[in-house]
Amino acid sequence: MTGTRWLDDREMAAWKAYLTASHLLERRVEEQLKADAGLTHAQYEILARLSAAPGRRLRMTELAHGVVVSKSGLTYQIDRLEKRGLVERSTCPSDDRGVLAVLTDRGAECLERTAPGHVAVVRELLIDLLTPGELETVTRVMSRVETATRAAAR
Amino acid sequence: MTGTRWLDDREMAAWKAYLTASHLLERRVEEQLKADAGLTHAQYEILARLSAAPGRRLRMTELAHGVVVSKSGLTYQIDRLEKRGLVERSTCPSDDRGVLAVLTDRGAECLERTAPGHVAVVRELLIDLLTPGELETVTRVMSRVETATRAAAR
DNA sequence: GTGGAGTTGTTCAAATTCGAACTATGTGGG
DNA sequence: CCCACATAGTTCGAATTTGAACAACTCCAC
Repeated sequence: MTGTRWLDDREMAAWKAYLTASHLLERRVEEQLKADAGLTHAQYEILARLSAAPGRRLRMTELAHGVVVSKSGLTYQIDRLEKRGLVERSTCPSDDRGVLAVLTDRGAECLERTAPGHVAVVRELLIDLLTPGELETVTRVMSRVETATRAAAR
Repeated sequence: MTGTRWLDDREMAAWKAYLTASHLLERRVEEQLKADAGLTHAQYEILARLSAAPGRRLRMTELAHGVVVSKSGLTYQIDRLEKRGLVERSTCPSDDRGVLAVLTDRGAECLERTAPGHVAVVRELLIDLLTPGELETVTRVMSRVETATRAAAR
């Protein structure tokens, strides 16, 4: 409590640049997905994760963890996606409490249709701006942040 | 439309790590500010920007631009902060349409009280995890992202 | 000056998010 | 077997965010 270690100029510049850019990027991605496919970024991530999962299905909790959204937030989004026929709910064979979110064929098609535009934006506004070395640094740094944040959340 | 340049493994790893970590970090920052001061991260950023501005005041539009929030979003947050006495609205002398958001003494005190805990989290979950070189890379990269995103938003 | 185009900030409805409370189910110790 | 405790998802209310529509004002060209 004696003294706070404030951010020096370099640190402050890094934090500010990170904050501003991450918000702008998120806004732009959200905007593109909404315009092109009527999807939230969260919804897109859900479809993408399911698509990559074995059997195109994942437990709700696991999915929420992966997408980084609250349990109730995931329930809400799965409701939306189910109403649009992009996802189905299925009971979990090994645990009666559990629910499996399953990607439907329509969901897979929607993802296929939407992915190119999404990837283009991600490239244009992030990936293609980085040298291979910078890309590697970003991966390393952000993995460290993930670890630290998950540890702090216990 | 012929072919999409998909993300290769390295690129995908970078994007995934970035996405996950940035969401987790945002969540944690939000949580800390809410618990310690009853503030949103957006609200904290507003107070911080005003505090650093000459005369502790900024035009609404300028502030919205800096904090990366929509005009209506800023109106809402300034309403909240005004009700708590942390910010005041003042007419702009040079432009009758304009509104100046002004940090009050109470607002400054609130910021002073809140800043140490906030900085601690930012350090713990980001800044202190980076080497000086990584810090510099993050700043450089994210500045580039900001430029690209703002350019794309015209 | 005057008209039209652009800016500024607010209002409004809709969508999304979260945490807390709740229901139902699994699990381990006695 | 049974109870206490932990886990899985949902429901609910509150807060926040956005874009579109709107009213008021500035500014420039004529």
